[in-house]
Amino acid sequence: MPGRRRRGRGRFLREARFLEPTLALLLHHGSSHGYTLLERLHEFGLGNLDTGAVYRTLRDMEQEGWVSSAWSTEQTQGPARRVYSLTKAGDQMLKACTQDLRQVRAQIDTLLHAYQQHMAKKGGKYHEK
Amino acid sequence: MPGRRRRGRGRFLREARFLEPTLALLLHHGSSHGYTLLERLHEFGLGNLDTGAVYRTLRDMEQEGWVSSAWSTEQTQGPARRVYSLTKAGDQMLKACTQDLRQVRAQIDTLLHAYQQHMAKKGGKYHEK
DNA sequence: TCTGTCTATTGACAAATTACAGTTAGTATG
DNA sequence: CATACTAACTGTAATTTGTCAATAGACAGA
Repeated sequence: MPGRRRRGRGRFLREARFLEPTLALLLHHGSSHGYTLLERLHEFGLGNLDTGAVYRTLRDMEQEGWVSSAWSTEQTQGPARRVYSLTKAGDQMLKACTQDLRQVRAQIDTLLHAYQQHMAKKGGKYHEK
Repeated sequence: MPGRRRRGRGRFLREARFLEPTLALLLHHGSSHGYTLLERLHEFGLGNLDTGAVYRTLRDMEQEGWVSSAWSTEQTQGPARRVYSLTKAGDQMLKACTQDLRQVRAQIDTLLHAYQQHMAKKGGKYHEK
């Protein structure tokens, strides 16, 4: 019986929705591989996300043609790295993403404004029952 | 095989994530029933969402104790209405939501700033390949 | 009365997503 | 060799979402 249960700890917008644009932005700066991208995501508030999810997203993005990848020839302190680069299509999708994000921000602002205005008028009271 | 497929029409944050706080805000103004709530959601940019989703969310919120409901005794121009009211817990969760939303907005800003700064410096070029 | 058209709410199911928990491997260190 | 860190990848149950359709009362007009 698929679930009507609770979502995770009060986050109302999923981090994953930021993942693709953020990865694209990081790759806009230069090619990189999953493991470092994973670390740099922290800079954008994308902490503690599942590593599996990130690698999967990267491959999804490759399927979309937004990034391309190749095994690195360099020596590493571990197993071989798969290096990702942004493609032209990825550059364009990033641009489109920023438009979307602007819209989302506007929507958040609308809601927040409405809340504050209402609070100011009613002094925090609400019509219970 | 559950999906690694593509998401819907370029929205990167689901409308549903705004649904709960928005409904709570509307109910903060006063008790109401699904059908009118559905209409008023347009004011917040939550257009064209499925009625099923809204009613479902309302019932979910009731399970959480954020709203309570009762069948209306009033005459309607149709079948009986289930009238929802915000509870104290709902009021608090709305407050918490606004905090979350502020954080999300900050995250969007971070991303957008980083993008613009990088664009200004590199003139829109990115490190392909 | 039959039909259509609003008003209202609910149900069911396919598809997408998440969270966890692995698995495989190379390199370095004590 | 045991341990730890780097690195990438896989499997899957439990959830969440998207979509469509079903049900049903009230009311107006032919």
